[in-house]
Amino acid sequence: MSDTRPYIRSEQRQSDTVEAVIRLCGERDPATLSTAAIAEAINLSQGALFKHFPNKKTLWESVARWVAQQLTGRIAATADGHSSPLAGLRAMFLAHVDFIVRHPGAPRLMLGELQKPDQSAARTVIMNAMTIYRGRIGQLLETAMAAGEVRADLDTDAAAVLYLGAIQGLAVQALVSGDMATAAQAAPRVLDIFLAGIREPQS
Amino acid sequence: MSDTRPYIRSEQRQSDTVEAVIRLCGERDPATLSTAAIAEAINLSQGALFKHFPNKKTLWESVARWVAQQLTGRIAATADGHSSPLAGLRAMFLAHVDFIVRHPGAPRLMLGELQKPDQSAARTVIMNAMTIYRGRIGQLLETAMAAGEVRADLDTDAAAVLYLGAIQGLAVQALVSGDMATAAQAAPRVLDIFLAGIREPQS
DNA sequence: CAAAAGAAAGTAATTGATTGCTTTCTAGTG
DNA sequence: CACTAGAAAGCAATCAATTACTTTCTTTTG
Repeated sequence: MSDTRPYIRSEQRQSDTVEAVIRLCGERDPATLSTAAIAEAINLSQGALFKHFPNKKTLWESVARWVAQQLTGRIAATADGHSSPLAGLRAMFLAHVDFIVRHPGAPRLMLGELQKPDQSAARTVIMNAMTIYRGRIGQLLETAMAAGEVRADLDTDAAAVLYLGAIQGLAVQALVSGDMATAAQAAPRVLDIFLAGIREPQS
Repeated sequence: MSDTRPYIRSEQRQSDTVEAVIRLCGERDPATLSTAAIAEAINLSQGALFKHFPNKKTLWESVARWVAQQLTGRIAATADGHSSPLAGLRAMFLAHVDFIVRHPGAPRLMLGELQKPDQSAARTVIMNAMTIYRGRIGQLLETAMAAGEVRADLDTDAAAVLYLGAIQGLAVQALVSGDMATAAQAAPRVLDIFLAGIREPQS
């Protein structure tokens, strides 16, 4: 059979591993993911995995870095190029939910990492990404306030918490039901309530 | 020393264990909690723990049951006896956050359990509690709508998701910063934005 | 009402399974 | 030929659970 395809470049193996871990996190508890299970997912022996990662902690760090980059990169960038800051905030919200729907393992991975109280590398990566992401939200809210799109007396910090909470609420809700489709369908409706909470109540 | 207190009733040991696990979950990852660590926390040998619990899974089920009871019992009850349904919703929110602040292990435990995709007993207990709790929120929103306290066109299901998300957002935020005090301080401010999002926008 | 009997609660040691990681050796690749 | 990628086996550590046995509390009975 030609399906035996050994001797794949280490770089490729690394990205394949990250992709596999994200996928596996969508199916089972990240905390119970063994190196054997990860290796099996990419058709590799358990020991050979350590030819591409010095240890498991570094592997997780790579995975965390991928998630962090999606968050602070592609997703945060969807806020750009809109007619108004609030429209950007809306687009970013929906892009974030869309990302979660297509990668259910991502939020599970993040929640799992945040459980660890020690200052592991992967946890730091996730935390930094969240800080940057939060900053982006706050920035959008501030400019929206300056543009008169939101209440002048709005507590932007609290609004950022609620914004993130809305996404986390949808993610957890999907985690409970095991159904991602309903979360995606509920997303714009939840977003509308949030926007109603921060908008100028005039007219 | 008289601190040696052997031969304690199994009932007492069980409740002591549940209490200890909740406390330990506030300090470390629930997934890494070994039976040895739990036993040590209540001054017991690892093997003796199985005199009071048939296995670890049942132990977790007991802990989950305690959290579920707090949620659907004491916390949900704080909504009663208020001048208006919205005032009840507000009180319940703050009581919930207060509970999380005093028991940081509770949300971590719940998030940890929800990670497990298999239908474990502990997971079912948590899921049922959340369903009941969600129902209580929906009920309060409906009566508030009937009383004209919230918009008549409000999507109550989406509002319930956002309500829970707000709490989860605060919990995760506290998990990241490691500081519960700031979450408690931010709670009423987040709540105000949520309430602004569902309230009748008149006057 | 004491003493024997038994149930309940405890310890220390051990079990088998699983974990992350290392070692040894083999086989393809540039 | 040197180097990288891989399999296969083995390593020490850790885990939940069980074992064999001891100690304390409770209950029955002569």
